Amino acid sequence: MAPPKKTKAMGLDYEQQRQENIKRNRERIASILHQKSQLASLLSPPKANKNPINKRTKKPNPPLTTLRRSLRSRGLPPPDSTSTSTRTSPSFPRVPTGQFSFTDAFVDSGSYRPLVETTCWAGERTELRNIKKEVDLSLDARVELRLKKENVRKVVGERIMVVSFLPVLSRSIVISGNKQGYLGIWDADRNREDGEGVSDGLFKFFPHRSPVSGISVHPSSVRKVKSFDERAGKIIYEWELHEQRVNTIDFHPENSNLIATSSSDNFVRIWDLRCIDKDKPKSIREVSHNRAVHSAYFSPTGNSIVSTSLDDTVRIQSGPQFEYSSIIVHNNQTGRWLSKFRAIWGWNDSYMFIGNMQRAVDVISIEDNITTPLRSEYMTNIPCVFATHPYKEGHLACAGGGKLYLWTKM
DNA sequence: GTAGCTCTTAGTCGT
DNA sequence: ACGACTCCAGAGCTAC
Repeated sequence: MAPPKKTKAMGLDYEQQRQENIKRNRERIASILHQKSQLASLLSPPKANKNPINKRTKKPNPPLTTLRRSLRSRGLPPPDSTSTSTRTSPSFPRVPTGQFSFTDAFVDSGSYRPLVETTCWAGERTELRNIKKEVDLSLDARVELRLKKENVRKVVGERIMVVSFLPVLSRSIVISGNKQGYLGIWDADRNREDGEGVSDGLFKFFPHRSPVSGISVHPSSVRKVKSFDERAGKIIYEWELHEQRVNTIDFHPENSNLIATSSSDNFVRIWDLRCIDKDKPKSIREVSHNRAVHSAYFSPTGNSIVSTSLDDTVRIQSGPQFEYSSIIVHNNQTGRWLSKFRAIWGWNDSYMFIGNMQRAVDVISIEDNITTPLRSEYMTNIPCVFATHPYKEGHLACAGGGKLYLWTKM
């Protein structure tokens, strides 16, 4: 999106023009995000009878959908309070039903107003500055990242499934979603600033009754945690791109026609959305692993793709047509109670982050394929899920169990 | 082809 | 400190 032209005289015309630009850009982003969410929901659930995961249908347990969603989002009533499972404590907060506000889902005592004020102020500053990522190519993540004691925070009870940063320039605000459906929003800067009162930088919400599988934030309005374009209320495309479950879908950062999919059928496939045949989809590139692939992500420039598989490898595809392959051996056996490892890119194309079963963060350098573990005495969990701050290079969030860890540049 | 069993494994909570 | 519990993870294998 084009930044507004800089003029010394910030007159009314300029302000109107700026507001129109913002509005137009928001509509475009909403449209793109909506397409993305539609694709995710279309591609993820394979036909139940073909999916080995869903074979045990004779069990007396209630039938499970292949894609787990909250009862509320499925339009179903909340579970009866008398039928809660044994692990549910008497103090388990009540889940708001029907249409509810963020206030209804807030489960801490006190108020989340400090969070709103912070995100308003910082979000507007971020928006006004029309930020470009300030990437310092000299950062060596293998030696320059540190975990400070105050940057460790227990945010929720059960294990965190997904973490994300709020796209705010000046602060590190981490959102985490856990297995029970909690959202823990941690303003690590507030934690350091005052560390007092009810907030203490942590704000807990309970909007879902099932695991949180994804968090997306409106890029130009940080106070929304999702986006939906109501104008396009229909399914645009429907393809069967893999034999088994699709684990991730990632858009090329520069060319939104290109997507990379990873699947439990052992394949990574790269697709050009402009030329996918409905009956016989043909990918522009196919990468084969020996076991299920749990992620495939484009690098920040879009020139490479990293995939993570249960065959204990991390594979990098690069080159003009992603034809060059590089394989790094990495232990990805997380067992039953941990989320599957997924390598994510750092702030440039030269390195990646992935969990390590010895309670460390592995940094994999692309140049020499050397894996360097980042360790800390404060790291008491195995980090499974990661997020990089979109603006602050060197700010890396990871989660293990119900704890969040914020690594920062020295 | 598919139903069903086995095995892997960390974190939390209660005692 | 220790043990029970998680049971909606998912791959691999066997039996039918």
